[in-house]
Amino acid sequence: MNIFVAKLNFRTTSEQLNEYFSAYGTVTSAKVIFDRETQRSKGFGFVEMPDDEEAENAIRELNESMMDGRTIVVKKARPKEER
DNA sequence: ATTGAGCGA
Repeated sequence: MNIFVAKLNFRTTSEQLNEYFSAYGTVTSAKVIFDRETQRSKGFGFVEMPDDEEAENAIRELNESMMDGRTIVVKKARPKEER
């Protein structure tokens, strides 16, 4: 399951996202999106979890939770079926 | 040097 994570602290990195979500299940991929030009964080990222129940549990537990001093937003990534 | 809704190299 792909997970969308937003409102991250600009200093938060992909590895921080990985360990943060790993506490609630297996994380196969985690990355913060950085700007192509400035190499600065865009403040959001994506996490991939193979186990759906762990993923949904992580979303509910980590959504609007405090990470690195900021309240983050965690939700399912955009379904390729929609949009 | 900066910002803060939104979906990615």
